[in-house]
Amino acid sequence: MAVRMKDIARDLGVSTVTVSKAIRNHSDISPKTRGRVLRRIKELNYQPNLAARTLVTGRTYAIGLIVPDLVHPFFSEVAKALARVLRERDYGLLISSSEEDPALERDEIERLLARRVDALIIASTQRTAESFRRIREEGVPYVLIDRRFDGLTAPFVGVQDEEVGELATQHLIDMGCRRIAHIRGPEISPALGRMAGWRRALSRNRRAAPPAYIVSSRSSDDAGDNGGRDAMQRLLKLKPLPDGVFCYNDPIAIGALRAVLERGLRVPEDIAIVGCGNILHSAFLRVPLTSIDQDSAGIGEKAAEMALSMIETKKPSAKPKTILLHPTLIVRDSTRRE
Amino acid sequence: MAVRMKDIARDLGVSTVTVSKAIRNHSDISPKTRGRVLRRIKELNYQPNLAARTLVTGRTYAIGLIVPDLVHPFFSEVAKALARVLRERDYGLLISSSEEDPALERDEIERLLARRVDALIIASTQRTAESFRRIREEGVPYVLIDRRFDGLTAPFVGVQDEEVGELATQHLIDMGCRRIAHIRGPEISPALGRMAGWRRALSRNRRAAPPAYIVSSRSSDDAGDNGGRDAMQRLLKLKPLPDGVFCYNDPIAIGALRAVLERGLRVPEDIAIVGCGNILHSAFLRVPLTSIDQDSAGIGEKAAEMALSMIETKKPSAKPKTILLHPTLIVRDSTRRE
DNA sequence: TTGAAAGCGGTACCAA
DNA sequence: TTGGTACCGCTTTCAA
Repeated sequence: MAVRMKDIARDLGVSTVTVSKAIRNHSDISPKTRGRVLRRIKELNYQPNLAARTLVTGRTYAIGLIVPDLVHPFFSEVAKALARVLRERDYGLLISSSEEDPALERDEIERLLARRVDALIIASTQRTAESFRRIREEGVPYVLIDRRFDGLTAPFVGVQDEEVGELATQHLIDMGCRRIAHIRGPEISPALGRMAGWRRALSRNRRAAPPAYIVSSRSSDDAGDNGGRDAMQRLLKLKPLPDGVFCYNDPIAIGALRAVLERGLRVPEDIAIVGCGNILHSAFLRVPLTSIDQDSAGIGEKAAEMALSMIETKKPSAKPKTILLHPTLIVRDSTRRE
Repeated sequence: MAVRMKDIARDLGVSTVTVSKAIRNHSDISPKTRGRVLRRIKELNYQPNLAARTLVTGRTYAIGLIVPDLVHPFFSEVAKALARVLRERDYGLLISSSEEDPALERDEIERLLARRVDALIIASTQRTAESFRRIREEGVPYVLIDRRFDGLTAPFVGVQDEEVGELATQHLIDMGCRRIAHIRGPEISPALGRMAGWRRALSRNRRAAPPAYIVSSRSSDDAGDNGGRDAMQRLLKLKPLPDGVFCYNDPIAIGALRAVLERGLRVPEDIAIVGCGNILHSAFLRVPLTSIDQDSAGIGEKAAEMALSMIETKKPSAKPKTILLHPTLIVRDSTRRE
């Protein structure tokens, strides 16, 4: 059916070993022989059989990616950047979506391990670090992205979460806000980090961070705008009213925005709002939203590079590296005061 | 390193052949033997080596997906649905993004063919049907989605494009619009179909479809809102002004919306607007946008099923099937007149 | 610099 | 119902 090494070897009157070495630039082969081999390969459009190679070398030249939700722009941007880097290095990318379900995520990990991927990259929805033990057991390199876990020293690529909160809060302060509230997210590392950053920016500026100024949004996913609206309505009952709000993410910020407008207040004049994620294009919104960009492409690139280097060096997790990228403030109308 | 069939066989005092057959539910094996084999497999958490199996059977149990842009919600929803179906059938999904670049797309096709995927699913950015010849040459089943080509009878899953245009236009007519314009997309099948639907709905209602009422948006991708704004500004120079506009997609519709509001006109009272794609949540927008839903999840599912059935039946493209799903109108404020 | 032989971990065929 | 044997296409080892 397809062309095999054997065919090339026969055509050229050499052995398959010679062909194999020529393909992989083995120093054994004379330039002349290599040239003949490569030419014939081109002519026949020969493609080595990966399965056969995998069987011998144990490497699949494929990396697995597991994300909570492929439709979320953050994760699809990560996936896109990842795919780009892997393409350059001739690796394949197997993607699966855990649908924010920890059990399904464990399933997918097993599946990808069964496929013998060379490395795994995971944006985990787990509550505990348990499932990563399995991966380590199999000796497969893995990189966590976006969310990390207490007590698990694993290779990680993400953004400086505290800096996110500081950047947003400092910006509100710079815009003249005096009472800055926070609508926080769930009990996962990015949410906790951002909240800590909010607190730090306030204390550095000798501002109060009263407990009443922190409210939780009951949902932070796609339906987060409802959660954000509820949360903002609770903030709107406080006296004195906050005049600036840092929201855990953009959907929540949108909900908050809606609540403020419904109450007859103005954004940003009465209350300024900052989101996070930078996922919503300004032209689409009633009030274009100031947000914090998390450099999702950068996260994808770094994660890919880290995974590849772990594969190459074969050093499992001697000293797990952590890469934290810096977030960027994107100023739009929701905070722009003269 | 990992457990092999040989280990199971030795433990149980049977041959590897027996184990192999037991795993695959071959009718040869006695229930008792099968039971013993399966139990031992559980105990050792044995996972068959896919590469070895692939080498013999020629099947990789992986399907390749190529999309123009993974970040576009339409394609990520397709990918998500695809992944779900394939997971149930124990297939892997290799994803790559062609970045809307025909040359890159051809590259990716070669890559995935070299990986010997069992089938390919492609939302193509090609101008011609040339590259599909290569796939057919390799005897690999493939399914096109979203965009198709004149003169190429290939398996296809998409939406009834004409129906999209008709649904949108009929809705505008039902809302009392009398002069309905269209902002069209590029020279690809969905854009042409939607335009044809617009024309058909008008003619069925004995309305005029003057050429001046069709304008092109210079971009239809993520930056489509600028293109939509430009196009709408051109429509706003016409006399009489249109009082309804069907836009090729949602980003264009958003741009059109902006142009109308900037001109001091009201939506939907002065001009009603319909988009397509249903990608923008209503709560985010200045005026929530009426749109046509394309059932992206359905497209993903059907494409997966079609690819799987082509793999199973081994019938290449005897009679290429075409599946056209029905679009759905989602009414929101941008057209809601009393 | 080249190649013969062994083997990676399974499956297919056919005989027992 | 079970299993011996050949073989899938490639890489590795070691001898020539």
